[in-house]
Amino acid sequence: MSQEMDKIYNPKESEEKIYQMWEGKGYFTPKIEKGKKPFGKDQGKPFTVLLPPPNANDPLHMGHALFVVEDILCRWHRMKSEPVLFLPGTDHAGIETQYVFEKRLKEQGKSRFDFDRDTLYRMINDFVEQNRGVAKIQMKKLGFGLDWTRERYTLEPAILETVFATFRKLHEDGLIYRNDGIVNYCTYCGTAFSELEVEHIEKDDFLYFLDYGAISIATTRPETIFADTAVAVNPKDKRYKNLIGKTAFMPITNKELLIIADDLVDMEFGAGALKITPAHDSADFEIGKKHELEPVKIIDTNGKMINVPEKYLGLYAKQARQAVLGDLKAAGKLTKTEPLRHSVGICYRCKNIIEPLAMPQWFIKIAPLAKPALEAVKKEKIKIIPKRFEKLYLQWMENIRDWNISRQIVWGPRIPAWYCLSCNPDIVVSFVSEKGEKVFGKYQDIKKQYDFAEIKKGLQSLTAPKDAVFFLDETPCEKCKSTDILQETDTFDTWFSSGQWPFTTLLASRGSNSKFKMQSSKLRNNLDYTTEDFEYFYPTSVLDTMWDILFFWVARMIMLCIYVTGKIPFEVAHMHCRVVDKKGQKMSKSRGNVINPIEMVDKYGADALRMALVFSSAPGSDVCLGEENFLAMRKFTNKIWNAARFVLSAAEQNGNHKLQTINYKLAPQTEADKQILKTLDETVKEITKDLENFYFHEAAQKIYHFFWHTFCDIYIEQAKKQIAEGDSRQKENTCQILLYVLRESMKLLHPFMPFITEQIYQMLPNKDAEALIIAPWPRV
RNA sequence: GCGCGAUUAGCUCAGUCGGUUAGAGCGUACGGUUCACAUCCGUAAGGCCGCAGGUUCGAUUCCUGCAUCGCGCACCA
Repeated sequence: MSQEMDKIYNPKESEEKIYQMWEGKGYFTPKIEKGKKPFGKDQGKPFTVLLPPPNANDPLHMGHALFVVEDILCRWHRMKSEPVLFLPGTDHAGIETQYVFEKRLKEQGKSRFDFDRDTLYRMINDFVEQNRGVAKIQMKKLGFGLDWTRERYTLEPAILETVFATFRKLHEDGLIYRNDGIVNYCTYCGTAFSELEVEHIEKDDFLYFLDYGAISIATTRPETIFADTAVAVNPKDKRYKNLIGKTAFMPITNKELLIIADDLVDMEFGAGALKITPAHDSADFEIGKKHELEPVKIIDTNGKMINVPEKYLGLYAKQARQAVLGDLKAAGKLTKTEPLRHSVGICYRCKNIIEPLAMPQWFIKIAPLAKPALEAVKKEKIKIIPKRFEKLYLQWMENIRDWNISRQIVWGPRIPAWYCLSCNPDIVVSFVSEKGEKVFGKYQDIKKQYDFAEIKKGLQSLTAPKDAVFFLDETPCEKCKSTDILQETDTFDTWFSSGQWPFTTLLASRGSNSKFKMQSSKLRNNLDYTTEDFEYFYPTSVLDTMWDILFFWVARMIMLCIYVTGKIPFEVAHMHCRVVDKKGQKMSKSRGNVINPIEMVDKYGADALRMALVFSSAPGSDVCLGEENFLAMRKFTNKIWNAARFVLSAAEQNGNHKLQTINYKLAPQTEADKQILKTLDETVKEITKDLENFYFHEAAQKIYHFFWHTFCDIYIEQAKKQIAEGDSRQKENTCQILLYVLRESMKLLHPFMPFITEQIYQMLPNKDAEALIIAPWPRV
């Protein structure tokens, strides 16, 4: 045996073969024994983990490699002979993917507006399909023990059916509404966002004081004066008390504006008087609503000026600001300019400034969903680790706001709502005509020129008024029987579907209705919520992810899963650390400090990569990684390999033929014998406890230290003497202890470094299972 | 503005009920081995555990304040 072992461990040669062996033998696919209750006596409760689905269009980055935490848990539980399901999948990642794709379009000198939505959707789909397999191969390379027979994708019909059914249920429960408020719109990404996708940054700007006739106001956005519908002061403000109800005049246009009073106005700030621009500011919108002011829109979804004096028409808001300022100055209406540092909202994706726009969006009334989700964590039905994230979660949940789930992009499941054009003639459509022109306008204005079929075929988007009547089925209009109906063009926020991942995946095993099509179809009314997988594996055991998506994903999952299934989605939410570079900086392409996990696997082996990741990473913090970390762990793999090489050759030379039994009774003879067995027992105890407590880094460090310094440096050195100097009984006994400690060490190490440990285990004469992956976890 | 973290060796980080001599990886210096180990082993240097108070027999650990950095939340035009 030892003659076959090279002096150095070569991961490349063994890793792929071993993975194929595991997968081929079905170790990743748990057995559900029919007739036995999952919690029954004969079978332990299954251990279930869902892999947070990576973006389907993207290769893995170092962050994904940290899912090794889940693999460690799964492998450990599998060795404790529990049925284990570790379920893989990928996410269509709506805005992220479309953003990447649009960049490619731009490189070709094109934009999304050159295509009708069906064509664009197909193009993105093709792009994603080309890349979708990459992540799968990579996850196998990392050694993740995933059940590939249950692989899922957020856009597969069996998943979408359930997602749409949830939407229908929400609607039936009165929890879906279309708003008429201000939404966070990114004119660069071309879509509205929920408040979570808005980041706030401090920005140095100017506060401009403008002469409004009877009163002077202060604003940072002079270009929006044309959208003013009033001027507001605080009712308690003595300076302006006598002006309330009087008239102010908008500079440049001289439009009359009523001076109103509202508590929201801060007397201390600026001039203590505020111009009210309901269509382009959320606070103004609220004030406007109270005072029944009709919003005037002057910025469109491209960020360009509309409904303004001709000279500003079509300018971007930023350009318009300079132009308007110049004219205000010339007219003597700009009385003062002060520097101002304030916070502005920017798009988390493209970092451009968010434009608050008044436009209808689909919202979920979230309070009824948040309440049980809050309780679940408060009552510790769900534990969030580390604990401090629990505080964050509770804080956010207690102040949660309704969730905008509609996005004006094509890449994603289209919201299953249909409008009758005859009943909603005010619907605005934009489409590409058969001649290839881009047409935009109210349906009632353009229907004479273009017939319905042409509009439907070239449709890019539609904007329905807030109160538009819609149906949840693609059927002729219930009212007027018209067949001129169009589906909503908004798509779901990606998190709306990934927020349902724990049950959509487990329900998907029922298959899907063959008539079901992805983009437009009826919802199935009576979905089967009783699949074997769902009954057996739900709720799942542990969810592990990075803390940056605690609200985006974890919180939404808890809410949606409890709402739909009545049960919590997982018992533990574990937040793993963030991978940063050697200097503590976030890894990003633009910084050029990205370490590709697959390159590291090729260079140092998957085991070294995995061990390096968990070795120095406390949960919820940052782990700084440089190549030296992987190098250090490759040295460790080599150490393991050579220790095994020594033990096996020593055993062989000292009566291997006698060592075939696994039941050899260990009889420690020397002090060293006693010590190593005692320390092994202690290590087993500690590591088991660490794993129970999610102290992965502690466990990793302990097994590292035990193997290298206690076993190799001390015991093996001692064993050499015992073999050289002892009698035949001691020789044999020493070899037995060496083999035993090696075997148990391989077990302890296996969750962390699965490949090399399995490889060595297969060579052992004292195996106690056909493969290490299913060998019994050491007990004390 | 409110809240949450962090501050420990030259660097990057651990340190789970308060308890003897505060640890690891990498780096540095010296010695050894080359018949398990593209290496490995041994030894060493290096720490006011951010600062100031408090509780305690005893504080890196618990409490208060401060400083610096990071993050989350927040409609100040």
